[in-house]
Amino acid sequence: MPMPRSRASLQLIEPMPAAPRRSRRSATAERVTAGATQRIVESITHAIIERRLMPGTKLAEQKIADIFKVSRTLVRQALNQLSRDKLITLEPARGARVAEPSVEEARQVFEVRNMLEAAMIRRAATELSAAQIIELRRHLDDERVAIARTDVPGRTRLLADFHVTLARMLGNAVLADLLADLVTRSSLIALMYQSAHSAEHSFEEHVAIVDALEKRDARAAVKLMQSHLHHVERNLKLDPRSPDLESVLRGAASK
Amino acid sequence: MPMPRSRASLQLIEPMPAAPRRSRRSATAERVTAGATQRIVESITHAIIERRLMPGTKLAEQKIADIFKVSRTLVRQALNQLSRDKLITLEPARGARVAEPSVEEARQVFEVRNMLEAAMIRRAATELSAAQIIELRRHLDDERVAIARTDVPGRTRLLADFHVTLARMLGNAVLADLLADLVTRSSLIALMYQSAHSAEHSFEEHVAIVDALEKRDARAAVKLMQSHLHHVERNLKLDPRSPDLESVLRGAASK
DNA sequence: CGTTGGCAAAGTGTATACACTTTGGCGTAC
DNA sequence: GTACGCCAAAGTGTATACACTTTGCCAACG
Repeated sequence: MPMPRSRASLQLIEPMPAAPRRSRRSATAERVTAGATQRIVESITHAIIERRLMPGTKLAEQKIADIFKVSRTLVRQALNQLSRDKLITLEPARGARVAEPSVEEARQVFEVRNMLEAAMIRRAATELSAAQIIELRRHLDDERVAIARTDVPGRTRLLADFHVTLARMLGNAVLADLLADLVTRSSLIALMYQSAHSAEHSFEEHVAIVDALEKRDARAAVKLMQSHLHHVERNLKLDPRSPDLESVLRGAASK
Repeated sequence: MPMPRSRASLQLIEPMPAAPRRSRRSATAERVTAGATQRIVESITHAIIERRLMPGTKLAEQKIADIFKVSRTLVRQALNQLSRDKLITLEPARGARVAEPSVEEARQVFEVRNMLEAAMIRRAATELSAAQIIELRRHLDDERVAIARTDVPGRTRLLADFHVTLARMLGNAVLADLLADLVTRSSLIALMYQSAHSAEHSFEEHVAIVDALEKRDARAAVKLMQSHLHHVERNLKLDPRSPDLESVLRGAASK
C-alpha cells in the first residue's frame, strides 16, 4: 500500500552537521569533495532514506534554496542529479517530488541486483583476500552493534553498505557505483512498501554469506546471496491490489 | 595508444536535423520528448560516438551555447548529464572535455557488461517469444545492410543497439537503461583504443547468439555472448605501455 | 637567455531577473 | 447549487549579470 502521502514540509532537512564529510561515492574520477550542490544532494538523499521525507513530498526549489542559503541554480542542479538517481521525479513545470517507485520498478531493480550481485559474489569467493574477509567481519560487527542499540538510520545504512562494500573490494569502481545506485533505490523501495524484513534476519544472512566466502565456497555464496535478495523482495508488501493510482481510480470512478 | 588528442574545434556539432526525434531512452518515467537540454545531450553524444569529437576535445560552454542558440544555463545542464554518463569529464573551473577512459575503466566496464549480459541472455533464452526472436532477426538484417553499404555510423549504432534491444525485450527498463549507458561508454572506449574488431565479426557473433536463442539453448547463448564480449575487449589496443599520463611523465621527468 | 611576476583575455561558478505555466479561489452565470 | 471562467499567487524555465579562477603572454629582472 503506497503510503499515506504525507504533506509534511521540508523542515526536516538539516543543513548538514558541518562535520568533516567525505563523499560516500566513487573512489575514482569524482571530485574528492564537491561543492554546495553535492551537499544538497547528500542531505536530501539521507533525508529520504531515513524517512524524514516521505514519498510524494513536494520539493519546491525556492524553499530548499532558502534552507541551504544558496540560489535556485544550485538547487536545480541537485534536483537533476537526484532525478537521475530515481530518488525524485521531475515533472515539467510541476516541480520535484520524492519518488514513489512502482511495484514493477521494484521488481526490476531487484532483478538487476540479483543479476549483478550473483556474479559479484561468485568472483568474491575466489578473489577476496583473507584481509578483506576480516574487513567484512568488522563490517558485520558494526551491523550487530547498530542493531543491538536499535540505531535505525545506522543499521539501515550499514545493511545497505554491506553490498556496496563487497563490490568495492573487487576493485571494480564501475560495478561499485552502479550497485550503490541500485542499493539506494532499494532503500527507498523498502521504506515505501514497509518491508517486513527484519534487520536481524538480514544480518544473519550477511553472516552466512561471509562464512561461505571464507570457505571459498562460491556456489554456496551465490545461493545465499540470491536467497537473501529474494527474501528482502518477498517481504515487501507488494502484492495487494492498488499497485498504482490508475487501477484504483478505474474502480472508484463508477462510485 | 590513447589517441593523438586532436584540438579540433566544435564546428562538427550539427544543431540537429529538425527531424522528428524520439528519445532513444527509457520507455518509462522519462518525459517522452524533452526540451532543448536533451537535444544538446543527444547531439554531443552522437558527435562523440561518431568520432566527430575526439577524446580530449575541450567543450567550452559559451561556444556550445552559441551553436545551439541557447544560454549557458541549458548547456551546463547538458554537460552535467554527459558527465554522469562518463562521456565527458568536468574539472572544477577548468571546464568540460570529451572523456578519455583509462584502460582500467575499460576493463571494468566490460567486466560489468559481462556480468549483466550473461544473466540477461540466460533469461532471454527461456523467456523470449517467437515474435521477439523474429524481431531480432530483423535487427540482424539491418546490421547486415548497414555493413554492406559501409555505413559506419549506422552500423556502429546498430551493433550497439543489439545488446540494448535484447535488454528491452525482457521488459526490464531498469536493466535496459543501465545497459544503454554501458554500451554507450563501450562505444567511446572502442573508438579511443581503435578497436581492431571488425564489424563483420561482431555481426556473425550476433547471428550465432540469436541462433542459440531460437534453439532455446541457454547454455550456448551465454557462452556465445561471453566470448563475443571477450573478443570485443581483447581486440582493443589496451596493452602497450603509456596506460596513462602519470607513468609516462614519471619516466620522462628524469629526462 | 632564461625566469619570474603580473596583467589581460577567456572561461567557469553562482546569483538574480523575468517570462511563462500551473494552481487554487472567488465570483458570476445558468 | 453547480459549473464555468477569470485572476492572483506560487512556482518553474531560461537568460543574463557579475564575481572569481585559470591561462597565456609579455615585460622586467636576474
